[in-house]
Amino acid sequence: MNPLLFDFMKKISYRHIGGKISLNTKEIAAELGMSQQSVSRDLIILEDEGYVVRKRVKRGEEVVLTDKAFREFRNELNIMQYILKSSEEIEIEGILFTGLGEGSYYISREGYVSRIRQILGFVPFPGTLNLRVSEGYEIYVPILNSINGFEVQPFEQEGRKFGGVKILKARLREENVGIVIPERTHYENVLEIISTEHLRAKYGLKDGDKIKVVIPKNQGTDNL
Amino acid sequence: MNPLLFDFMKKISYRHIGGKISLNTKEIAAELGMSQQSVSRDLIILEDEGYVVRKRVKRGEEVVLTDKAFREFRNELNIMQYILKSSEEIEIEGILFTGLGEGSYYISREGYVSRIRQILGFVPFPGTLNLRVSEGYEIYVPILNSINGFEVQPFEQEGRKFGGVKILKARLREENVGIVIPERTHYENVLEIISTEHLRAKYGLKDGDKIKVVIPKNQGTDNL
DNA sequence: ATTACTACGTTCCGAGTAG
DNA sequence: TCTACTCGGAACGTAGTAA
Repeated sequence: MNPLLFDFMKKISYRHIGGKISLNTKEIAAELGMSQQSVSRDLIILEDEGYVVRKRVKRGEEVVLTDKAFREFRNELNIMQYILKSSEEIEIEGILFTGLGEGSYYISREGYVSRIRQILGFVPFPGTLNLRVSEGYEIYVPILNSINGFEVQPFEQEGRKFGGVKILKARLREENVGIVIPERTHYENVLEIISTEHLRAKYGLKDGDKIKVVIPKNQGTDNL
Repeated sequence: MNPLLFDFMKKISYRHIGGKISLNTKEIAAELGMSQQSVSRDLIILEDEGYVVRKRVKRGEEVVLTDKAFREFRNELNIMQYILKSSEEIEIEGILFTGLGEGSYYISREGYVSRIRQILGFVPFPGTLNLRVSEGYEIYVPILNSINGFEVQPFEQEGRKFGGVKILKARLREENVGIVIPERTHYENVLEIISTEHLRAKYGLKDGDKIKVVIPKNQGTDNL
């Protein structure tokens, strides 16, 4: 957003009544803490760029902020809200797809089940939801690795070795779910989600559906 | 707010995980669309001003945005929200006080009563609420004059002349009220509020109480 | 490999003043 | 009176390069 406009809206727009601000450049300058000359120049630029419409009147002028100006201002506001929100949680969108079905085998191993129950407070449904991260959200995936989640130690069972994973608490629709992050994976824009119920059935989900998961950056501690 | 910080937060802070951003100046520069040198200089400045804390690591550095940075960012956001809101309505705070009691006489004159009923849809309680505008809100009062409210024409009754006034629709707590603006007043940081009930009784208001009124800038039309 | 100083071109700001 | 042009100085941005 044009910084001129930004300043102008922040410092002047409260005077915007019935669509107009009635002021002269000297007064505006005083309120903005800049010179009359700069205000004059900036108004010309803002007018050129379609952010204000001006009309000369007796002792000054009327300045009208255009819809474009308000639209961009609101957009800027939305971006800032998103940033503040994303300083606390990450939202990732993905497309549901069917994997190789390995998830359901692994997740049923006792070593995982008991630990997941300890972390998430529920026995995982024997099957995972695979999400292929949508375009534009890939940048958030590596960030998941940096979040302090809950470690599941490697273990052996039935003569097989099962690798360590990290579990992140997350929300999907109204469900508390977990995201399984394999230790030292070459991350591939796929999220594997565990839940206590069969979410495909509960929500009527099918391959190709767009799903969003929200992951708090502060995952709490592992001392329950 | 420091524009450097602003840009930095808007473009980089999504990487802020577990309190840290791990990047080198070249990468930051690429994301911000500026040179490595400028990023370096800006980080030094942001550090000096207490907005970031830096720690050199192997292949770059970790940048921590401080609470101060988030606080100012959030503050900026609040200001912007307020501006957007105040482009639609004005909120004025004032202190309740007891006037000379004239209001109750004037407002009971038939010429006013019928017109107020037409405008606000209720018969005014015979008495007004006087609000002395709080410090910091004075700037909004002259603006009220510019709002297209509802005119009450001057009239004569019982051999006396009653001047024209302008009525603005407003809200006070959950009540629809009116604000009486005398024609060509030398405005004095006092708002006179009319309502359908005795608000002092209904809300237990007493002199010295802080009250807020909200006045929409778009008052609608007078054709009901 | 990464940060940051120097030096210099460009942009921005505002006093003077014209219109 | 008010807006806006000119122009000199300050601030900003970055290539080159040192640390």
